[in-house]
Formats: sequence, structure tokens, C-alpha cells
Amino acid sequence: MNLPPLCEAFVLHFGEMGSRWGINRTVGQIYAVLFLAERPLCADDIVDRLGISRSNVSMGLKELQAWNLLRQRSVANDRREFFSTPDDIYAIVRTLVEERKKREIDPTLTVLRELLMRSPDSEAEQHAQARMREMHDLIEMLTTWYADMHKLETERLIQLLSLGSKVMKVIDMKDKFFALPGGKAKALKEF
Amino acid sequence: MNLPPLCEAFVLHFGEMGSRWGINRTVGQIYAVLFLAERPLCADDIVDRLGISRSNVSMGLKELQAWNLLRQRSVANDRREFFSTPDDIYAIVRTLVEERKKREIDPTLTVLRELLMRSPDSEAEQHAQARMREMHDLIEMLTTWYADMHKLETERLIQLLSLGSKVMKVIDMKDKFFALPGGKAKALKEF
DNA sequence: CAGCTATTTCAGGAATTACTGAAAACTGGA
DNA sequence: TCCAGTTTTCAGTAATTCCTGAAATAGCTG
Repeated sequence: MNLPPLCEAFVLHFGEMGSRWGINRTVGQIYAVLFLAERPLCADDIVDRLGISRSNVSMGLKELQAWNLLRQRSVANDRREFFSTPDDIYAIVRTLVEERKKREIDPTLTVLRELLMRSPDSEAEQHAQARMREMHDLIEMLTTWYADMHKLETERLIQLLSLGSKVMKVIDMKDKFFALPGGKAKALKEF
Repeated sequence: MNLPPLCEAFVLHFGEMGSRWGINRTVGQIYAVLFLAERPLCADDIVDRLGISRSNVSMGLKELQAWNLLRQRSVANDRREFFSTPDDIYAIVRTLVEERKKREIDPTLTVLRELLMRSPDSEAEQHAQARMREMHDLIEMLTTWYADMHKLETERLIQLLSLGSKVMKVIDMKDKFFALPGGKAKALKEF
């Protein structure tokens, strides 16, 4: 691996983590290299740095593109393609979550909905369906919440995340306000 | 597979999803069977239902236990162990998130902190470290937020999740309130 | 402690996934 | 259209992960 020690440690770690997720070690390493790079890299740059085969890099880049995780740009008078990760790390995380949801949550929701439509043939199936309903409703609540968060601009999202559970206090405050005899009408107008 | 059709479909799907996550197909199926079951099951029940070897079930259960995802109970006059999933699906999700965090996030945070302590030897390393800092800060914000959410009781969590981005309106309302000349003192007292 | 039952471990084979080199396909000049 | 540089595909192999049956272990009961 042809990288400064600091980068190598990071890249190796991301390879390991990659394999704990669905993606394989090499793809994780490729992304890590691109994430740390000062400039967009071409496939051969990555071959040099990681010491893996050209075709492996090609396949890895293809997979990362399928995940929408790369920026691709061309350089004048150079036929090679250059790749980089988005500068904005929030954009990266948004994409990551979006894609994971698409692959891991949405298909489950589809299956659950389909299974909940069927009529159960036995008591066991009836119980199973009740269980599936619980799961469906929970996942639906979470994805609805997520869709809502996803719409927020990063600035506002940070504001909200930084508040943490303090938001509960704000909510309670609001509820108390609604409960006040005079406040209700005014509050409703504002809200 | 010796299961009613509805259950079988669910179990097969979870096997597939399992392999998209880190866990393997069989472990996913075992959990699915337990999740749907009307009563706690012993290892041989699972062998019957899934048609896999006894030893495979043993290993699968061991892995699920390492994830804290099982309830284990003994029955009087029966030497077998019986397993079930928690009844409360929120408890399951909490554990799942907790464990995934432990395996996928915490080690990364540790590595990042360690790497950020080192002094960079080159411009490339300096840039890399800046990138790592961004990542570290973002992950830290998210985990802090998560820890906060985790502390909330399920009831309150649901309340918050159901609000979705409407919380932002509540927050803005609060800020407006603080901005009022007379409201500030009163609001601070309440808050 | 012997006998029985339940559980775990583990070596080896099966299945899956990852990686490579060679060849094919693409692409923008000359 | 040919060429040179680049990317992609793919068949075969390497590496890893998964699964099994057999054997070892554990634990209860008489």
C-alpha cells in the first residue's frame, strides 16, 4: 500500500469496517482513499495507492457509483476519468442513508405490506401477522420521520440534532402554552 | 422448510435481508422464526422448521445471543432451553441499534481520535487529517444525539418521532417567544 | 458414578464471494 | 479507418464464509 502512514491506517480501518457492512474490503478502501485525497484521482492512482488490480478498481468504482457516492469529472486533454467524494460530508451521509434505506428497508416494507394483505389460514398465521403488523407500523413510523428529516436543510438539521432531547422540553413548553386559556388561540394562529 | 406459507415468506425474506447486513442468511431466518413464534422455541423446534442442522442452529443462537437479541427461559421438568424474541418490538430495535453502534461506529470513532492525535508529516497528511476531523465531528454529533434519544422512554420517543419536522416549527416558535421583550424572562424561567 | 439427554465444538467439505489477468470494447484524435 | 490510451467484461482461481456430521462436553437423575 503506497500511502502515508496516517492515510494507510485510515484506509485499512475502512476496509475492515466495509466488510462488517455489506460492502467488501476493497470497495471500502477505495472510498477511503478518495475521501482523503487532495484532488480527484483516476483509476490508476488508486491502483498505485492500494496495490490491487486495475480490474478490481474498475469494479469497485462501479459499485460506488451505483451507490451514488462519487463525483466524476473529466480533465481537458486527458482521456482518463477522475473521481472524488463530495466535499460536503453531510451530503455523503445523506446519500449513504438514502441508499441503505432503499436497499434494506424499502423491500422489507413492500414484503410486509404484501403479507399483511393475505388472510391467515391458521391461528399461528394470525399471530404471525399481528407480529408483522407491529414491525410494519414501527418501520413506517421511522421511515416517515426520516423522510421528514431528510427534507430539512443541513443547517436546520444540525440545529435540531444539537438540541438532542432538549427538544422534548420545548415541546412540553408548547403544550403548556396551548393549555393556557388565553394562549391557545394565539398559539394556534402562529403554529 | 416446515412453516405455514405466510411465515415461510417472511422467514425467507429475512434470510435475504440478513445477508445484506452483516449477519448470514441462517441467522436471519432463525430470528425471523423466533420473532413470529407464538411460544418460546427450543433448538430442535428451529431445526424442524428451517430444515438445517442442529449444529448450525446452535451457532446461530449463539450469535444472536452475542447480539443480546434473545430471551432465554427454562421450562420445569424439561432440560431443553427455550428461546424467544422480546415481546416489545421497540426493545428489539433499541438493542439492534445499540449493538450496531457498538460494532460499526464506536471502533471508527476510536480510530479517528487516535489518528487525529498524531502530527501530520506532509501536506497530504494534513489534508487527510482535516477530512478525518470532519468525519469525526459529524459522527460525534450523531452519536451524542443518539445517546440522548436512547435515554427517552418509548412513549416520549414515539411522540417526538411522530412530530417529524414539525418540531422545527415548535423550536422557531420558542425562539420567537424568547425574542419578545417581555417573554424572555418568563420563558427562561420555564425552560 | 452410570446412563441419558441436551448442547457445543470443530475439522473438513460445500457454497459463496472476491480478485486477477487477458481479452474485448470504447473513444477521441491523426 | 486505424491507432493509442483507457475502461470494462469475464472466465477461472483464490479466499472466505457457511454448513454439516461426528465427537466431545455438560448437566441432570437415579
